[in-house]
Amino acid sequence: MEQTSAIAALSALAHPGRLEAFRLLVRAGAEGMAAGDIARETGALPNTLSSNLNILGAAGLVKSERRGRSIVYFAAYDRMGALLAFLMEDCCAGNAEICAPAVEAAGRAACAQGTC
Amino acid sequence: MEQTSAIAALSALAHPGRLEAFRLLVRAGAEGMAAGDIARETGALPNTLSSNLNILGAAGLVKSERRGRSIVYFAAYDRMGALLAFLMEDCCAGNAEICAPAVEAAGRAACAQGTC
DNA sequence: TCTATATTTCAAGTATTCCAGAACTATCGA
DNA sequence: TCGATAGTTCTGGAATACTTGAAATATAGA
Repeated sequence: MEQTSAIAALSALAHPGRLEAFRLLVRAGAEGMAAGDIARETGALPNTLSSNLNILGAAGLVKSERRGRSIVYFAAYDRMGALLAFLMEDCCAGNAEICAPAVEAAGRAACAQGTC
Repeated sequence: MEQTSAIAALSALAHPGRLEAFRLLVRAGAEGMAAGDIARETGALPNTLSSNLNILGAAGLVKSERRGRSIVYFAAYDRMGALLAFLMEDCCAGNAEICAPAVEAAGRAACAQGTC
């Protein structure tokens, strides 16, 4: 991932409503979540949410698919993984101590879901 | 790390000049880097850089210390580690596949510096 | 076809960010 | 003390982001 994409992803996530929506989508997993459900869950107005989902989409962090009347959104795992990798490569390059807590967190998360 | 601090850190990094400055500081390690050197290296005007370093500082990502006429800046490893941990915990919670590339990147970085 | 539902797009106003110039502060050395 | 060096703070204007109301689009079902 190049700097430009990383910055787009970082600034997409640097917003309370968008970060919350993205988190919901990550937790929703492969089933995704309809725009309306996200709006209900986060308390955002539908048009505000729509524009924020658009920004997340432009940054490559979410994908979407129409299903009947709803449009279902999904977190783009590959892109989020790439962003994290960018930050780790970039920032851990000289200093393993930055990575350590992150790797531990990843380990804990893996344990929480039983894959460790 | 709570959402508010994470968002401050994310938006501090979501800027080409600031991301570049922060990278320099991470690579500079414990010796840090004087503001003027950062400005020279990145081509930023001193006042612009100063305000950007201020933003990074407010987000907790850099610290500083006067040394003679210079002010030397350091990357705050603990904070960057906490940010990465926040993103990993948050986003890997349901999905190990997001973490995998990041952990690999951490591994590669560790190898690159000979600590693996 | 008509109506209701789900969501997006458009437009406009406010707020915030970003940058560059100018002025200010702190430190060092002569 | 004076001048030079290193950075910061202040200021204003341009650009960008954010939110909301209103209108438009797409789909499903009667």
